[in-house]
Amino acid sequence: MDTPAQKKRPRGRPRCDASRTQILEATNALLEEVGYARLTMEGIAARAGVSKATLYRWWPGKGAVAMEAFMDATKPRIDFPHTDSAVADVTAQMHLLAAAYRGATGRLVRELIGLGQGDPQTLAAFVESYLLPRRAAAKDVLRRGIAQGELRPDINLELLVDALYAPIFHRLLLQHGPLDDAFIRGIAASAFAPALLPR
Amino acid sequence: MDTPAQKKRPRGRPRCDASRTQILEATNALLEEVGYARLTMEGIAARAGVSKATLYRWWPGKGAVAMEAFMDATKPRIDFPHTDSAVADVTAQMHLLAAAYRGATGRLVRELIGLGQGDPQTLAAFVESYLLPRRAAAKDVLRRGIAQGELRPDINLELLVDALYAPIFHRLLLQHGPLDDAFIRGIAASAFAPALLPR
Amino acid sequence: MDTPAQKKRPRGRPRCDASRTQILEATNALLEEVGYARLTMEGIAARAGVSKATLYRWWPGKGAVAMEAFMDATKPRIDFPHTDSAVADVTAQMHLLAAAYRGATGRLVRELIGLGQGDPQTLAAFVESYLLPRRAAAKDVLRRGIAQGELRPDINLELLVDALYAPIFHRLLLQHGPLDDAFIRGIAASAFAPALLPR
Amino acid sequence: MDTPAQKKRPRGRPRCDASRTQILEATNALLEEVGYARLTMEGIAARAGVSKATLYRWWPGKGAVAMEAFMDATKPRIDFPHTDSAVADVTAQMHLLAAAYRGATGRLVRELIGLGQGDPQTLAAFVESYLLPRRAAAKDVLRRGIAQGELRPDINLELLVDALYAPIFHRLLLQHGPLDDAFIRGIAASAFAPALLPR
DNA sequence: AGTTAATCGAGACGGTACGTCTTGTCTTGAC
DNA sequence: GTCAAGACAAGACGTACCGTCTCGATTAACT
Repeated sequence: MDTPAQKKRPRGRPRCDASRTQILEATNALLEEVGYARLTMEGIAARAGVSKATLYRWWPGKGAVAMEAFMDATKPRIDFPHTDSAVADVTAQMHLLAAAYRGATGRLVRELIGLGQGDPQTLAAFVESYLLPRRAAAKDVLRRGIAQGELRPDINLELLVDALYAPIFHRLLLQHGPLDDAFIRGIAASAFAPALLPR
Repeated sequence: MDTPAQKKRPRGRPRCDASRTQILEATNALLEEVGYARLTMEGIAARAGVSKATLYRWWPGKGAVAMEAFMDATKPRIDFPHTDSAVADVTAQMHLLAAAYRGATGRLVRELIGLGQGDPQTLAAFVESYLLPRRAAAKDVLRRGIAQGELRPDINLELLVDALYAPIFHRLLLQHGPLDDAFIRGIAASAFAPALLPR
Repeated sequence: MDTPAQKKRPRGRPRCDASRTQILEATNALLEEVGYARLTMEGIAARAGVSKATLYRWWPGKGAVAMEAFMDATKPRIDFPHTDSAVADVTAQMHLLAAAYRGATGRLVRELIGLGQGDPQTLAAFVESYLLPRRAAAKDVLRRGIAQGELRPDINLELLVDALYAPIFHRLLLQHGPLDDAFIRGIAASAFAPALLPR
Repeated sequence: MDTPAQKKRPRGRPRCDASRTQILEATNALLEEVGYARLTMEGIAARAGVSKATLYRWWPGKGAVAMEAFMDATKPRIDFPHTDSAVADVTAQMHLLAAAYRGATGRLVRELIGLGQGDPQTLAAFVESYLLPRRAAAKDVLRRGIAQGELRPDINLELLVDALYAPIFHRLLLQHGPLDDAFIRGIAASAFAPALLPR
């Protein structure tokens, strides 16, 4: 029995996978070193030992390369702890997130979101590949909390996730206050307050 | 006897005020037309009938011009209604803000914040001149609510303002959901819930 | 019994002769349309439905392809009339040549010679395949003139051919004057003058 | 009394004349070293310490720069000897010209004419600035020959100049024979033959 | 009234990156 | 062994802005 959806190899020379890897690695290195604002396509090409034509063949501009490079480097880590309290799990993850956002990751996320404000496709890519999977994971944990009788069953999950994470992004992007543990504790407490069931 | 701190008019030709006005108007027009990303200093100079040297004499770069132009156009409007319920007043203003952010103002705010992610001075200017005055006004209204016995006196005002406004900025910047009235009602309800006193 | 020196058919797929024809036709069409300057190997390949590798397998560069295409299209026509006056025959052919050089052929010849100025192989190919055969044909006619007692037997043929044809190329390439019939009559008269025998 | 046609200085920063000089010098040096075919605008800019924008502000392309540089370097030399025989003077200059064309000047002239075959403006510039002045000088000498009774007064000067110089350009450009003294003697003799008056 | 100095417009300049284009090589599977 | 398809490195192309600069012209307060 044949594989029904067998891969139809296209005609010409196949895409050189080493190039892709080298480009994304070079981009990540440069993002680390100089940030997005001073990232250039020429710099990426030179660092990766790749011609500019190859860059432009596969990505429309530096926004797209940066986004894919960031996604490539950030892919595997959506890590919620798993104890018997969903509220504690989400709160712990919020602390981890804030810690990450205080460092190099924070600068990158800020710059990518900033970049997205002038480039709808980049923003869409960021939301699709980064934000929504994390929100989905959070909602899964919260649904567990509902099933366990920890949270009210009639809460609006979407709204609760916004209430929990929006303040973190707000402070990350506006820098009008610290992203410290006290702040996280405060927003977790006030966001969870109307959703908690007495036990 | 002379006034000791009298304004010492400098020697040469005074700054041409018409230029400033024309520059800010041209910048606002261009921001409306092409957005921040495609705004250029050369474009502003040409549109305002002004030389680039004049631009660079008074502003360090296009970020600063854009920010000042935006501030100039947005200056007068911080308008909280004033009824006998502070909660109702803040909620009403949130609806107004969301409405503004669904239009041209929203695009500008998005782009300016985006721009700020790669340019600390611009971000600081935005926070100082735009965000903080609005937060202060909101806190004033909320303090009135405390004084009137509508809100608990032990709430953390800073945190409450974040809880109220962060979700609006979050959806404005990430575009992962609508900024509609239902959303505003939801976040107002959940953010105010733990702060309300029974009457 | 086998033929001892039989043609050893090479192992693989034989050269596709259709390709060669299509390539030369495509090249001629493009030369007609856009001229040599804007002729590209990619354009030829696309038009001929042929891969670039095939082009580079058989020709070293676009100069060579263009030259061969031109030769292919121009091959058969070296046509001197044949009357009983060699002088009249050569003069008539000069008029025909000038007429051709006033049209599309002239543009091609100009561009090919121009191209040859930066590419010795191309120039050599042009001289070998185009110029020398025509000069040889002219010299044959002139030798007939000598044999018939129309021209002096001690003339330097090489020099006479130069005197007859160089002014045509000169005006073709420098465009400092018209290539019209009066001009041809003039140079024929002055070039033949010292070579004619009184009859 | 004022100068009626006083020079109206244009408004902005005046053109930097050092740039022009450096560009032309760099171009001449590069033409000497690598020839026209491998001359690049980027190379000129780098060598002259000038930005590419400046190059493109004043010249439309590398052809124009090369032409102007060549003219700048070749400007002053139109040198006909002046004896009491116009024929001898022209012949002597033809020998000098052939000598120059056997060297570096010849390569440049070949490449510039070649370049002109695909670029009408460049060719026009060459003809106007190089060819025509030299032809005019030759015609002046020939007119002297007529006035002195050395040449027939009814000759067509334009045609005679073509007959004298076309073969030189022909051999320069087609390289089908040597540009040596014997050749020059031959064409001078045959071109002057029908124009000489018996003394 | 003449001097002085800051400001203005215009626009040339060195610099940098852009995104496109062409060249000539290479790789793969089909024939 | 040759073909079509097409990815690849290299590098020049011409354009667009950047931020700086050099002019002459303008405009007031201070001589």
